[in-house]
Amino acid sequence: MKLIAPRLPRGFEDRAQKDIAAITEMTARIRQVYERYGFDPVETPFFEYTETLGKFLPDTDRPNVGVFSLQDDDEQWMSLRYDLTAPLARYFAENFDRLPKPFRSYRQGYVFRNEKPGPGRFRQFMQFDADTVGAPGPEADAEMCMMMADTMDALGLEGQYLVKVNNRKVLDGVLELIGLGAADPEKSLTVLRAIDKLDRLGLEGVSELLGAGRKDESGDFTKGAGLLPDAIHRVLGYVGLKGEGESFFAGLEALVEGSARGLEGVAELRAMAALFAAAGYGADRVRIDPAVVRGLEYYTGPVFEVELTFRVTNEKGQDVVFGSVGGGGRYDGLVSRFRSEPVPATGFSIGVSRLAHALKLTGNLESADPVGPVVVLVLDKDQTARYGEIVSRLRRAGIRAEMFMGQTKNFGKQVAYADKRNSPAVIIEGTDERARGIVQIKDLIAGKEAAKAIADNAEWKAERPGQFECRDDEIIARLSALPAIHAHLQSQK
RNA sequence: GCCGCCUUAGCUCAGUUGGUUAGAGCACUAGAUUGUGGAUCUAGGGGUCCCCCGUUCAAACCGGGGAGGCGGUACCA
Repeated sequence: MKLIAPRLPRGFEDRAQKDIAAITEMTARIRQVYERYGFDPVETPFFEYTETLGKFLPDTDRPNVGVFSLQDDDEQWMSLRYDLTAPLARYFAENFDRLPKPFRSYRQGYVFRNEKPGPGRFRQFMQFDADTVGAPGPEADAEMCMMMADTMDALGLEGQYLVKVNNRKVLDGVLELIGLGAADPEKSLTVLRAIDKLDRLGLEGVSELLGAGRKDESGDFTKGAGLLPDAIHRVLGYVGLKGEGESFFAGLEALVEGSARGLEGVAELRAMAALFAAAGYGADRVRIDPAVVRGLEYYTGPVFEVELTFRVTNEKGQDVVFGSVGGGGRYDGLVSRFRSEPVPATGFSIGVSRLAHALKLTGNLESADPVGPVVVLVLDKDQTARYGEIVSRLRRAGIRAEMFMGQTKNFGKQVAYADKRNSPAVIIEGTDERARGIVQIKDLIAGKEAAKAIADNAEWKAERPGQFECRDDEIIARLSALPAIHAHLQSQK
């Protein structure tokens, strides 16, 4: 029979105990922040009808290649969700009559994208979103930005991130003034993409992309937008605008003077900035940045993203381009696919998997090995009922415990198993002990410590470091007194 | 999609101008010790040298094609 190579599909990850513990811890902290802000949980399924996600290819009845899709038994196209926003829009529209408006909710879960994976980019990854549906004002947008900042703080990243805020209307205004926008959607997209790359390419790179095009280090040539020098100059002036306060906004206004939409965007940014300042969120945490574009489709007003300000290096020591770990914005049009009345909405998403990947690479996600169960050794195969009784007693007392169930009768192998599980202790009851009404408790942690002084194996065995005996009715009390078990019992309360 | 680097044991990697039976460290298994983890010592298992085609008396090594991995770039709801 031909064996099958066990292999993980690319872009997917297995998660073992430590990874799961880290993700659990991260999501608990995120959840705490969102709940403090007054958001409630909602969960939707992995699958939606493809039309719900709006991901059919234009002019065909096939779903977009970027989504994992299948047809169910009545030939309807279904897709794995590729974000948590489209499902929320469906949920809100479907339950419109009974939901409070504004509707403030959060959701956490895996999403799927059928794309080429990269560093920190997976085909299945976790997002943690919060959205406010039915609140039109900049207060809701500003709240999202501040909550993002608080979330990063809660994850222990104070001073190591920046929430950057912009407004699509301002971008639209700039495009309008160089004669693009609705007049030439294709070229407008190219310009927006170029702006989005300011971080990586700097002003010169962006300038090339706005003009003829750019050849990058890897030898790939990207065709530019073909703007005239005058227009390039104007866009660069906009993109390079920095600072804060009145002079900054006045500068922005001057740049979009003549575009009503642009000015509206600046006014919204002003309002948000005032809210940040009043709430005590300085430019070291939340900052207006004209180069923020975010995805190209559904955002209609404020957009924001959070990025890490420290360097990330992978296992091979290569510097890795990491990009943002979260983002969002206002999407007033998304619910209107389901309902005719206008429904304003704003929200953001934290890329939990991406963030976890970055933190893992930088060593910020390290945690101690979790403490394993107490292992009751099986010395006499005909006494498993007796050993099982001890295990049950430990479990009732809240102590993680198990009977050894492997194939070996070898005593040493059983202890080695417990050691590998990082068990705090094993319980030993052989014929002698049973006759005397006692058991041996071997404290593996203390034993490990004591063993450092012993080099000789014979001595090590004779010494039995960490081992003591106790009466059967003292087992719980003696085990509970061991530091590792004591700590675990405390944490359960 | 495009560009670069990479692919030999479970992992990290050596491998002489192309020359017999392809190696090391770690890990794993067993024994020294049939009732005691670690350390030490001894032994052992484990390989389609990524795949296919070609050159050659002879290919892990040379040539061509392909696949996979990593990174960059493009795209990204």
